[in-house]
Formats: sequence, C-alpha cells, structure tokens
Amino acid sequence: MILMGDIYESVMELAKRRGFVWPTSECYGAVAGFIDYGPLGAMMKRKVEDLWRDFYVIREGYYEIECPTVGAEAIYIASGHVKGFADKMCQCPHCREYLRADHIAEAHGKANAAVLSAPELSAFLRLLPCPACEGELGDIEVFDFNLMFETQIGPGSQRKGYLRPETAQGIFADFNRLVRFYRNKLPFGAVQIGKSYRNEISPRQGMIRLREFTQAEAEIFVHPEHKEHPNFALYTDYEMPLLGIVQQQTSAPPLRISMKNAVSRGLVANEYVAYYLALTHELLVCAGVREEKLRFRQHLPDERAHYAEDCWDAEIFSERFGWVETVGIADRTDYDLRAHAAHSGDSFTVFIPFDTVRYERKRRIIPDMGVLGPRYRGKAKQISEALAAADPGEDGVEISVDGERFFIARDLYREVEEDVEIRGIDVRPHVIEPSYGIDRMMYAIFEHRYDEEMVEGEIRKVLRLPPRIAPVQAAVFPLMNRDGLDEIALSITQSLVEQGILAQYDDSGAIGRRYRRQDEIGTPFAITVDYDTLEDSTVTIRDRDSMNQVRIAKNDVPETLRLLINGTLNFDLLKK
RNA sequence: GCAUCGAUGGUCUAGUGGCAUGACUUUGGCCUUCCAAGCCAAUAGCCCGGGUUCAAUUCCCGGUCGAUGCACCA
Repeated sequence: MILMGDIYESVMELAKRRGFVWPTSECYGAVAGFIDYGPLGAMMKRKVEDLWRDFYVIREGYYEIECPTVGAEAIYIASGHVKGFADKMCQCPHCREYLRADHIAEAHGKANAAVLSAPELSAFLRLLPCPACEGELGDIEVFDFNLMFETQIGPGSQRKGYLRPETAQGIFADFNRLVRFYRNKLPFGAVQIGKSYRNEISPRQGMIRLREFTQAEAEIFVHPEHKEHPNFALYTDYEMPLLGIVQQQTSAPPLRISMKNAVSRGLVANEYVAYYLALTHELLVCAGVREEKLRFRQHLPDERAHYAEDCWDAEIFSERFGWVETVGIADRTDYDLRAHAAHSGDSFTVFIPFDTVRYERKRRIIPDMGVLGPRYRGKAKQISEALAAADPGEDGVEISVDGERFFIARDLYREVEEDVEIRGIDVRPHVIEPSYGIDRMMYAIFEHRYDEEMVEGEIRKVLRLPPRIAPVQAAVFPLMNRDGLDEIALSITQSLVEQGILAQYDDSGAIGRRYRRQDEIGTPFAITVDYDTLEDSTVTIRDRDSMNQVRIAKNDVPETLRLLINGTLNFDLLKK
C-alpha cells in the first residue's frame, strides 16, 4: 500500500537518495535521456542481467557475445536503419512546431505516406493546415530526422559510423562465424547485453525512454520449416494472459491460456515464439515484476513490421506510465539475414545435409567457349551464364542479355544428362528475437516492489526485492555497540563475505533505525547479535517482508543465508 | 521542439530586493537489551548564464533539468 503521493515521485526520490539512479553528470546540469546508476543501482542492474543470463545463456545454451557500440555505416545501411530509422519531419513556418510530415499527409487521406520521398511529401503538404496552429504549411521543407547518433571513425571524416540503435545487428553481422562456432547445426542462438543508443526527439518519463539504454537481446536461428522448440514440453501447460489481435479488436480481456493451446489454436505463430513468451513471463516474475501487472500483447497487423511473422510485447503496468512495452518477442523470419546477405555478398546460410544423399537427373548445358568467347568477347561470360539457365529447343536457343537478344545455335554448346549428387541444402534460418529493455525492467521492479506501511505511527518504506536481485543481500548488526557484540557481528560479516555474500555491517544508531535503513534498499535479511549470543552462540535472523525473527546458530549463518538468497530455503520454514 | 508551471542543505519545506527558516537524514559524543526513542554538537542549501540595482536566492531575459498538454516515440 502506498500511503501518500505519487508512487513515481516516491520511488525515484528513494532511488536517488539511496544511490540507485541519479541524473547524469548533475554538476554540469543533467542531460535528458541519460541516467547514471549509482552504487546500489549498478549492483542491482548487474544482478538483473545475471538472472537474464541464467535463463538465456545457462539454461538455453545461447552463448553471449560482445560487439562494439560503434558500427560502420555499411552495417546500418544493410539493416535498413540508415534509411528506415528516420522520421520525415518538417517545421511549421508559423508556430515553429516540429511535425511528422507523413502523419499529416496520412491524416489528409494520403495512404502509405511513409513511403513518399521528402520532395513528394513537401509537395503534398503545401496547402494543408498545420495541426498545431492551423496555419497553411506552404513552401515547407521535409527532412529526415534519423534517430541514430552519428560519428566519424578515425581522423577527418573518412568513415562514417553510427552508435548502434540495437545490439541485434552485431549478432547478425557475426552470423557466419557463429554458424561455425555452433558446428553448422540449427537451431542455435547468440545473445548480447549492452548499451544501445537512440537520439529520441523528446525523451521524457525518466528511466522509461532513454537515449542510451541497456538491451538484452537473444537472436535464435531456427530452421524455417522446424519451428518446434526442442524443450517446448517445459512450457506446454504454462498459462498466462495473452492479449491477441482478436481480443484487442473486440475489446475483450486477455485470454488466459496454456502455451500448447495458444499454438494449436493459432493464437501464437509457433512453438518458438510461445516458448519465449512463457520464458519471458517466468523471468520477469522472477526478477520481481508483479504477475498481475504483466500481460503479453500481440502486435496488430498494421503495427507489426512487414517482414515479421508474429510479434508480441511483454507489457508491464506502471501506475505512472500505464502499460509499458518492456520486452519484444518477434519471429523476424529471414529478413535480417537476407538483408545482410544482399549487402555483404556472404551467403548467411547454413548447409544442412540430407539424411541420405540424393541424386537428381539433371540436364546440363556446356557452352563451347572456344567459339563463344571470340565471337561475343565482352558479353561472352554473361551469355554463357544465361545459356546455362536456358531451356534449349531442337536447333538452338534464344537468350537475352541486358535486353539484347541472341540466338545461340545448337553447335555452340553440348547438352549432357547426368546424375548430380545432392548432399544437402543451404538454408537461411529464421530469427526468433526476444529483446529486453533492461532499464524499463529496472523501473518496473522499483515501482512494483516499493511499498509503504504504517508501523507505530511512522511510515516504513520497503523495497520488497527478490533476494537474488537485492543489491545488498544481508545486514549484520550488534544489538549494542559494546560488550563484545560488535566483534562477533564483525566476524559474522567476514564469514558471509567469504561465502561471496555481500553483507553490510552497521552499528550506528538504534537497532530499529538500522532495520529501516536496510528495508529501504531492499536488503532481504538482517542478522542481529544480542546478549543471548554470548550465552548460546545463536543470533537472530530477521525477514525483511514479515519483520519476523528466528534464532539460528551463529555458525549456520553463512549456509542458511546462502540457501535463503538462492531460493532453496524459504524463511517461513526456518521457524521450526 | 512548442506552450504552461516549477526548481531553496542528502530529503521535505518556510521565506525574502539587504546575516536564508524548521523538520527529517547523515557524522561524532552521551544514553539505550530488537524495529526511525531521548539529549548535546557538527556537516550541509537559494539550478546555470546574462541584465536591472548600491545590493538579486528574490525582479527581467536566456539556458538546463523536471512535471503537464501538444507533438514525437517500442
């Protein structure tokens, strides 16, 4: 329960004050769209990323790679970002408002205005009113505003580069290496966690829309005809709310449905997409997102990229921002690999051998280059290629090269029939892409796990973080700062550190105050050394969420905490 | 980017054309046998730049950041 005020204000105030999230370079004036993670925020973010790695790297076996954040222009020409990641903008000459040129055109009946060129758009807009001030747009200039940050590689301006707008392209560009790494077998996957950059026109909403943000993306390469996930059994009966296209069009509530049924009813395109919907659901809940504030929404046909076969967003409900898209899960088909193949000249395919070698009877045309060469000179090569693909008649064949027609007589080539051995086929995989916005996850966790309650007339602020995510995992207090209690507490702290547990020792102020300090930063457990400890070598362990305490042997503290933190042991079971 | 509003110790806040309030937090000390107790002390602030003025935290202009609306946006 939140007792007072706007939860966003309360959460961000705490995050700032306790060192989770800070405005960047505050002493020079912060910059919108950029944030710093402070000591606790950076620690917590790393733990969220490690949780993600547990799911994708350890469990799925998709190894992590790391590519530069600066990419050569060619990559983003191929990916379509140089052309497509730009908005057609214009500025109203009267009110100086920046406007989306294609949106105005579409509002006035121009279908598919997004594909028009800048001059075409500017001609179309001439007589239209500005949506902001109603003034006639007149002789208006339409320009591209590309959302990528641009830079130069090397001195001068020899080579143009861009800060990556997504981590995915680095994985695609490494495809041929990855195929070899995974020994030419499908499916395989690679993941990347790192910074991406988008020069947002107007970033607002704190951590939700950043110009520099962290993505965790997986690119899973699958055989286009085999979209059954090998471990689908894990999630066949997993149920979660799906807001499909039909539900959205009929304003129906999300459908709670098992993954098996979602696929068999055609709600979700295939097992791979369904598998990662379920995995994402599990991961987000595990990270601390409230299950009842999480839904999966399918892209409507007009918002889905033309090449995508199916696309879903994991949306997390924020009191402040409404439903926030936090994870995108798409079947991108072979779009990306095809684009990189076309631009780079590499094949971007995997050779898949058949179980048994096949033979096909093929008619092959062998040109007589001894004659064709001298006769057609520069065109000879093209003619021989066209000839190889032609289907000759009785006395010869007519082919065309560059629009010019040639008749090649029967005696200028030989036709042979032969059995050709076909050992396999080059397959261009389809890409299943789950793409996570880590910063949005972080905000959602803060908002969902922040709590206030009234305790003896005081507001108690608690971050109810899952123990795995909490930046500090345990606190150790001497009840009194004397009589040797402090030495015992210090030695317990040391024993925790030796177990790899981040523990904070605190002997400052009243015991209640120390508990509150830890509650605020989400520390799940606190160990207190009191006078009984001197008698029987037990200490109390206090659970953040219930504030209950249980006595355990001092020597059991490191192992007990280890089990509590990794979730093997539940605090309630400690009681007996 | 436009319009409106705002910005005072770490946090919340009072107030002013002339020495800038108070509370909480934090630090040190005293006290204290389990959930922000008490006492003493300390640290720490008027978003930035320019203008008006003898004097600007205060008034004016510009900027930055934040909130809201428009626009934009996965």
